[in-house]
Amino acid sequence: MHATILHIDMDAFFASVEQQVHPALKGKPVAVCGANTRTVVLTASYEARARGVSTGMTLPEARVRCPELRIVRSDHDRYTHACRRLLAICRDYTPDVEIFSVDEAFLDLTRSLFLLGPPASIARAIKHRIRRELCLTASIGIAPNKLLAKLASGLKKPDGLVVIEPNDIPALLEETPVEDLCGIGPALGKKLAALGITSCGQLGRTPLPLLVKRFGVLGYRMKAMGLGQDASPVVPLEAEPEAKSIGHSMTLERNVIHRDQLSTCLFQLSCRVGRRLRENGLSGRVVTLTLRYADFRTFSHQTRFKQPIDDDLEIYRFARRILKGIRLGQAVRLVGVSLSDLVCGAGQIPLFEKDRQRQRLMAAMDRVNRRYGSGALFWGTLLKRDPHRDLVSPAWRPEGIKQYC
DNA sequence: TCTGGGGTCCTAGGACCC
DNA sequence: TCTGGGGTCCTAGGACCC
Repeated sequence: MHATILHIDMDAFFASVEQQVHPALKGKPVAVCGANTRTVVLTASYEARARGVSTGMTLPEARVRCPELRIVRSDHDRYTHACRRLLAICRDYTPDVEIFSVDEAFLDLTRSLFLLGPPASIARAIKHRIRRELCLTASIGIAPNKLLAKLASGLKKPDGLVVIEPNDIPALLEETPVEDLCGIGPALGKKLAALGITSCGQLGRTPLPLLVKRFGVLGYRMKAMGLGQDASPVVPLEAEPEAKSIGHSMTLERNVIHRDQLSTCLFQLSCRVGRRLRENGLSGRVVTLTLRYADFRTFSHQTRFKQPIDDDLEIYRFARRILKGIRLGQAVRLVGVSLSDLVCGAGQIPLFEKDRQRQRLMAAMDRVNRRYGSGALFWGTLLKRDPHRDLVSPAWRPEGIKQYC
């Protein structure tokens, strides 16, 4: 017996949520963007897509394509709230629910079928509830594995329902471009095209040794993908592995030439990272600083230390030390700070009373921010910061989604 | 007023040790 | 007085996802 996997993909999620909250936007071309002036389109409503607006487009370009475009700032809380409600609906059908991103979920129905009936009727029931309870539409794909379920949900957007039966698989793959598969992006698509491989059918027939020679271990996975095979399990939230890294980055309002101009920004990023570490009871042993130049070349430098840290000022100190060692080649447009090699538990207990005091202070600040909202309390140094900064939270994937469940 | 921000995994090269 | 090879760790970069 094969598995039955269902994939839910919310239609134009951010834009649809905004249209639902602001009825005046219904039926209008809407683009949801970040708060920064250098933002891009995060999600376009179907009305906007029909006029050529798409994800990743800059605002000026989107406006040229669609002068009547309504631009809305993304509202992180709204989307994570909707995501939590979606999760609750899914869990009425199976405990095996994987939140793949803020607007996508996999359900393993294999064990639920004998209770709930045929998969297509389960899918219709879920769509009905999403429409009734969230006033949103979703596209659903059902297939014997995650790879094909995700492919299926994308075949009839919006508001679609596609079931791939095992017998349909070969014919479907024959006409599916390789880049439609989750895992094959533009770069791999181009490399495959250079080998004369453009459809999944062709990929499935390509000899394994050739793929392994060209792509290494990825070749095994690609061969399986071409055959429509995928053994990866649906991983429920409670079984999700611990995070490997926690980081933040920001594109500056204007490019910066001098190192010193990056300090405030670096400190702010360090504080956000530190706070999330402490919220999750983690500390880390590697600090990575990422810079992106005006010409979009991006590079990173990291430093490792013996004792894990979770302290804003220590993270900042290490990040600054890395920055100090870099000779800036040109103006910088993006800065990022991230901590990895994470371990459970707080950082070390400081040796000096002054540092212990700071630790207590930070714990108190965390409590205030938890109670009154992020940004309620921050280090005085950040008073100089750009006032817009704390408003920026256009995260694709809701940070710390686990905390909501 | 060109090009966001959050992650994961894999690879390749060099250092270092035995 | 020419030169080995395996294993592991570290670092940087690139590909992918949303």
